[in-house]
Amino acid sequence: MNIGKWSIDKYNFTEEEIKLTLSHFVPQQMKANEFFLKAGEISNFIGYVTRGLLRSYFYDDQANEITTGFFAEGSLIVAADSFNNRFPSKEYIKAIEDVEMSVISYKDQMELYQQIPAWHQICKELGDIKISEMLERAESFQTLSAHERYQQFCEAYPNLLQRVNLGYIASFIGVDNATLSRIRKKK
Amino acid sequence: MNIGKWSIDKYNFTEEEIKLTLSHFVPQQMKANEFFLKAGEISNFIGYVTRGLLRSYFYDDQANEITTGFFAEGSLIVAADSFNNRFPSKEYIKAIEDVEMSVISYKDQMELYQQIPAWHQICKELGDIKISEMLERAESFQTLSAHERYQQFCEAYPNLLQRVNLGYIASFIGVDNATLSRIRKKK
DNA sequence: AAACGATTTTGACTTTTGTCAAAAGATTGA
DNA sequence: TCAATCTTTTGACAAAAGTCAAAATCGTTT
Repeated sequence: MNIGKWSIDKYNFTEEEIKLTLSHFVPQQMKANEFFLKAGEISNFIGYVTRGLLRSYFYDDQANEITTGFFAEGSLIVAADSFNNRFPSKEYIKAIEDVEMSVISYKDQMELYQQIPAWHQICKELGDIKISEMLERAESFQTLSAHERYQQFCEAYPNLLQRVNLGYIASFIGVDNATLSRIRKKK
Repeated sequence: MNIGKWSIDKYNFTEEEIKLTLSHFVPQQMKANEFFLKAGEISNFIGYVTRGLLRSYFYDDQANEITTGFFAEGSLIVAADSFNNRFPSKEYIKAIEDVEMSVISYKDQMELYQQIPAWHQICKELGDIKISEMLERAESFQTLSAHERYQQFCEAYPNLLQRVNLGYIASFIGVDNATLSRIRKKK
């Protein structure tokens, strides 16, 4: 997931660099149910969420909706695969709640490589974080039962429990709706 | 996994840069069963495999050995988490067969950022590949049955089937040994 | 408040996967 | 070569998770 591991403070930005960076992020709002990205599009924006909640998902071969991530306050919204590799996204990213965020375009972001020396380092760090997150996620599927994955989810994102449909959580942790319901009943 | 998606040709290296890069990679051999990395150590090397095969694994809470990756000819050996974030590895990386490879140290690699402009780009690309791989891996756990994950493994890495213990494959795709045996029997 | 739609729970049942232990097979090294 | 060890298969059973359909619940809108 994508919550809170990123903070601008970690980088030794100069005042100059901070200004320049922020000048490329433009504030933007979305209403609930609007799309940040649709399948088929090449992802052209990174967003930094300051209020609200979004969800990423795709459809598998049997047309099941599979949730792949949640983006709450403090998260970066990125469809990494499409954004990095410049091919059409398989994923949708859609606002669950009204959202306030700052966005930067792919093109503007590319220009920062020239303008801000630290930009390389920031992007490297962001990539590293994503890698760690995905390693952990794969490991949880590899070694934990459905019940344990649910517990882990609750511990990691207690606030999301109240904010999203259980069905989204079910597919996110890779279990059937009905199974999640039963898992929750047994304490 | 870590096979074949990386090739030096993709980058617009100058002759100069290639020489400089390669001068930092030093050839090295390992015998089967030697360790490239042990749990508890901070990963200090990236290896590029030219012959042989290695495996990464860790021990879960019940002391089961969990295989997390294979590194055959053409792969980069990296313990991404430990190498990038400079903390002790949870994983072991061990040669399954005698190995020939070229390695570069963390320190030398850091210096390339200064010496070779394209190094940033290369590392970014490597990171992006790792992210895509892990996204795909998480997705396969999320949406496929054990049987399907095994089929996918066979298609993706047919050559590994003959070269590694089935037990390693079983834990890599997240199923019990006995279950994999049964999966294999049903065609 | 009633009604509609979406979400969640539940029941009855099936399928998949895990567990444990023993047997069979393969590999290795003395 | 033969024993010792490791790996894989198998059987009998148990537990986990999926399926399908119906009921219950919740939220919204009228």
